[in-house]
Amino acid sequence: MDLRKGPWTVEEDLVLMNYIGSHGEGKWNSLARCAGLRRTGKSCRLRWMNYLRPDVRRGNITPEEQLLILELHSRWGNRWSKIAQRLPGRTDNEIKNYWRTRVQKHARHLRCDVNSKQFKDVMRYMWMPRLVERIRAASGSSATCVHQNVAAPSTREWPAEGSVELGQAKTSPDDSEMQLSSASESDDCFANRMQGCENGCDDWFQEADFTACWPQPLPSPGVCADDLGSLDLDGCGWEESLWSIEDVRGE
DNA sequence: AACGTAATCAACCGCAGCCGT
DNA sequence: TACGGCTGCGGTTGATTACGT
Repeated sequence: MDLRKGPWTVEEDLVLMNYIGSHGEGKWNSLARCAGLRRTGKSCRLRWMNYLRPDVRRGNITPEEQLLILELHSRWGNRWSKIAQRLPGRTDNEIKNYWRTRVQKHARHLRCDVNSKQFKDVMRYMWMPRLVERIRAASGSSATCVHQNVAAPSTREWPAEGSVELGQAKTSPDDSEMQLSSASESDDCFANRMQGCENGCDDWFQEADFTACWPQPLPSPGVCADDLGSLDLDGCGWEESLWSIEDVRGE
């Protein structure tokens, strides 16, 4: 049987949904055969998981979700499926796409490797506090619990096995994770730093936001790591509390 | 309006791990 | 133990859409 590739048609979607509705998911190869779909089992699974599943959330990634993605990626790296488990309704594919299109784009603009410590610091000490402010502004003080776990850390904690949840950003020690701790004076510093970076745009990730806040001229391509090593956030006291992923990761 | 470029996202591919035989 | 099939994951591609000139 010749297998179909490419975009799914409405008819194929209906066949797949109806079949799973009456037989359940799993055993994707036989499912594809029995349902009469000229698709591979992998293709059926992907279509279901990323698009047809009833609990798939569609629409823009919210600031809360953005915050969580940044946070979880800082711990787990490109473990998309694992990250997706913490964002109900979001798929690993969606998160992966988000990361590649939004986050990596800005790393490129900063001429910085997305995995470099410098870039992670920018995320943690600039973007994430800014996101927290946005969340807080949108929901009054209800984002405090998120805020407390994203602000520049002054202590490290290792809570009991748990998980990061939206609105309750606990972390767990599995995977040699770190704990982001309570808000500190560094956060105020960032709040100040972020002043003047407002552009009124919904997209917190607007390039102007952080390039304007970048404390030094951007380095030339190819010299990212070394040059950014001299990054100076002038007098915020952030260096004392600088949290290093490498410090606490056993990975 | 037409064209080129950038951004987005659905889907495919290769690989690794698991499990049954 | 070796093998094969299945599943899930992460990386990549390509089509479509949005945007700028």
